[in-house]
Amino acid sequence: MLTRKQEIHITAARLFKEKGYSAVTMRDLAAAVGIKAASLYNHISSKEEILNEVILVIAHEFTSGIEEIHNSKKDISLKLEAVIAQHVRLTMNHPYGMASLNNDWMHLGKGTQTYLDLRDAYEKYFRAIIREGKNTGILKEIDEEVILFSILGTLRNLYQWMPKKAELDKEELIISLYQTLLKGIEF
Amino acid sequence: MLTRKQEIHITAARLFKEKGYSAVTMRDLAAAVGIKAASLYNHISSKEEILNEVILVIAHEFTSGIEEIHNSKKDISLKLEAVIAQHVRLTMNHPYGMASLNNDWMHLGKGTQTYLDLRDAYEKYFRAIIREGKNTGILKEIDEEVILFSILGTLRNLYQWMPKKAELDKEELIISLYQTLLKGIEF
DNA sequence: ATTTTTAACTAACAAACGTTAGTTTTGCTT
DNA sequence: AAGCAAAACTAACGTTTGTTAGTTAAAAAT
Repeated sequence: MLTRKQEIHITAARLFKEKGYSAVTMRDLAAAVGIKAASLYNHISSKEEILNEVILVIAHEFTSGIEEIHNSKKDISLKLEAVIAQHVRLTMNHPYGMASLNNDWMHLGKGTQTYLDLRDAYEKYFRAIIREGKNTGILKEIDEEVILFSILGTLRNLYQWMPKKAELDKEELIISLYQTLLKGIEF
Repeated sequence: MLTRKQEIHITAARLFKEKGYSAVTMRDLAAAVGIKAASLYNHISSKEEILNEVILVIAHEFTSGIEEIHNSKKDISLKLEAVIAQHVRLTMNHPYGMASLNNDWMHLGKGTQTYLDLRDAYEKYFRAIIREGKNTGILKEIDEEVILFSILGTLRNLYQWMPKKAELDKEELIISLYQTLLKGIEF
């Protein structure tokens, strides 16, 4: 069962995805939940707090997840597959919040630095995996930043098109993405 | 030399990238230009009109560009390279506007449908190129949508990291992206 | 059954919003 | 130097914003 607070968070995330954080008013959110704007404050303490919960919960999952992958004993290909798989899984679990994570983090206020630290840490782990792959001769000698942001660019946009392809199986998608991103699309 | 109107458009695009369209006030924009908010209206007729100019100019360039590539007689690999090159070029020419194009199109008002039509047309041409590549045996048999949004995801995020890597040469970047997206990163 | 707590409500606030009206200054043309 | 158009200004407008205060109804605990 969903508490009212959770319902507010989920509804807010959905509206934030549709119009962006700044364009969603507390009256919009209240109407979507079925109550008056002032009643929201029996459950939350500010609009900004909602955004903080929506974004930072996901950001923590991402960073602690890739840290674990980085520290594991898998070989590089499996680590990269695990990163892709985590991205697909988290995008399925947070279909709305991913939009805020990508586009509205600058409105976190006090929490902005926390988000940026988590994002930097995530990218640091990702770079380390790529470097390990190049050092062990598994990955090609392509510019590290190009590799990083090619993969990350694709993964960070998943939330925009994954929901539209509901028939696509999760495991199939992971394999397709792995093939595409690691092995390329050209024969 | 830059007209005041152009200066307003460019400054607006920069602010829109930093905080999003809805969070930028006409007073913010005016201050960044060095005048008072009311004075903006000697040059533009509304906030929404600014967004329309910023976004639709770029959207038209993208769609007419890929249409030309699609209709050309190049073979598929060169067509895909041309699509990548166009994306890099337009991102360099519109370093700020690309953010609005990706994140703020839903605030275009009357112009929203025009944008969506242009975007749909763009993706249609892209799908046609991919299909042609698979039919001629040049591209692997990977799900069309995965190929489309893998490449597009990477390209649509260029604006976020390209400006930070100013030392990266444009032609080098195009080659790196082509290698990464078409041939993969794994040996 | 009575008290206490939870969660809804109405009403209103002060601040900020996009925009308009009317006026003054600037800078070019004659 | 005079006249004019372009572009700045001040002041204010009606709305909308996030949020608070105070009240009431329902639900839970005693």
